[in-house]
Amino acid sequence: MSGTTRALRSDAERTVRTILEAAERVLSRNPAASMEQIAEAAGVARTTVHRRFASRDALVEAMAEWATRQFAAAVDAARPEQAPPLVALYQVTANVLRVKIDWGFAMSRASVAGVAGAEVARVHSEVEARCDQLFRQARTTGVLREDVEPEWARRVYYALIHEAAQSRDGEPEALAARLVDTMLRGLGPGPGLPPAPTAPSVPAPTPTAPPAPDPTAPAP
Amino acid sequence: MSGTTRALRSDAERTVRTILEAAERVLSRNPAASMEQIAEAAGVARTTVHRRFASRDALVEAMAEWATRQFAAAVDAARPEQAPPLVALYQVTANVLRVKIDWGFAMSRASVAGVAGAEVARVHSEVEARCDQLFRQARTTGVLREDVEPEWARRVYYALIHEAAQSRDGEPEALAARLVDTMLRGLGPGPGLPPAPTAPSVPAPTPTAPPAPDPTAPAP
DNA sequence: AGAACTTGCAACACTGATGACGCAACTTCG
DNA sequence: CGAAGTTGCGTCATCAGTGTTGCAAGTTCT
Repeated sequence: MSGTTRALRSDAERTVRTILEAAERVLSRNPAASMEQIAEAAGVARTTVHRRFASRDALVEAMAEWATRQFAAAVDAARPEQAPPLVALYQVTANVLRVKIDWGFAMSRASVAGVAGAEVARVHSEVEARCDQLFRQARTTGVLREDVEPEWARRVYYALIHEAAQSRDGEPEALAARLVDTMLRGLGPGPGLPPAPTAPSVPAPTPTAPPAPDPTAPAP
Repeated sequence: MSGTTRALRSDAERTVRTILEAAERVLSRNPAASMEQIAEAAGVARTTVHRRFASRDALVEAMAEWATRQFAAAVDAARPEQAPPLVALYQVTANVLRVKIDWGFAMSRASVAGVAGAEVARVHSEVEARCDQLFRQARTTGVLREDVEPEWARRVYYALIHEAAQSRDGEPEALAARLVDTMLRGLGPGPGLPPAPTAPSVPAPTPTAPPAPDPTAPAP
């Protein structure tokens, strides 16, 4: 890519960082925001943004790359393969939340196929693999049930992380605790009450979907 | 709004419907798609789209309204307040999934504050209220634990619905069953193994967040 | 069949966003 | 201090998407 560009001067570096942060702030509220708005939020002229990032896409790419690096670092720092699964799960969650709270937009862009650059995609799929690995180990350790598809487990995990990051009510550690607790124990009561039937003995859930309403009806 | 417009002719009505469906298909893949692309997907001239929908926003609004009507119908058809909470939960989930699978984009737009029209917003917050009511009842019935914040419970529920709709692997009933099961029991083992500690006895989860990487680094 | 309606096509106007320049003033760094 | 680098500002060029209009050809409905 931008292979051999001489290192930026310190002030320019600061500007780049400021722009990235502003872009995250603005785009997470309105993904269709203009460069102008981003520049304004960064306290910088619009032309400066264009000077640092060749195009809008380049900016988003840079955000994704920046966020991805933090993401990878967050996972690494938790050393998921060194600790027992349950602990690892908790640590990784807390660390990732810390990043995702501040870089939600950039990270979501990074995981959308086709938008991400090769490096970004690589890191994400690598983390995904480590996640699966962690889940497999959690399974053999008995932390995770054996009858759940890994695919679904990861989906649920990612979804909960997304939600927890959105909510922002509390410290990452607290959010992580609640998240892991919810994921493993669910929201139902522990042992003692009738567990939710997997295939509920309900009168074959009537395909209760009503006849399609009329799209042109003037709304009752 | 468009108060007194004479009913459309049958072919026009069909066109409107076709456009709405095409728009959902296209926009769910690429929210920034142009009217042109939507028209093409609908097998219709671009001008026709503009004839039926005054502006892009109007089109999205119409999609939201259309989806919202199906959404409300789906909830109603499940009669959540007539059945025992667990059954109701399952029924509602299955019905809503059926709609959300086909109208994911429109529904997500509908729940974004500010974008939705008054009627759409009203219906959604009404459904939200019924959801909370259902959860409250589930709580007193012992289907839901008492120590979870209702806010978090609803967030988790919505997030799981979103994921289940995304995955699309299976019939709505099967997805609903898995979803409800996951939400209530979690992914951890049932009674028998050490339940996940709410506050894990871990060496105070080191703020393992590493030093911020250099955004301008040429990527190792 | 005939009136009323709908659609495709082609053309046009308009707007907002994007991206590129050059220059003067300022900051960093050796 | 002085060279090199950086930023703000004004300016210009371009372009894609949006939204309109008029008309001929086709469809629906009575």
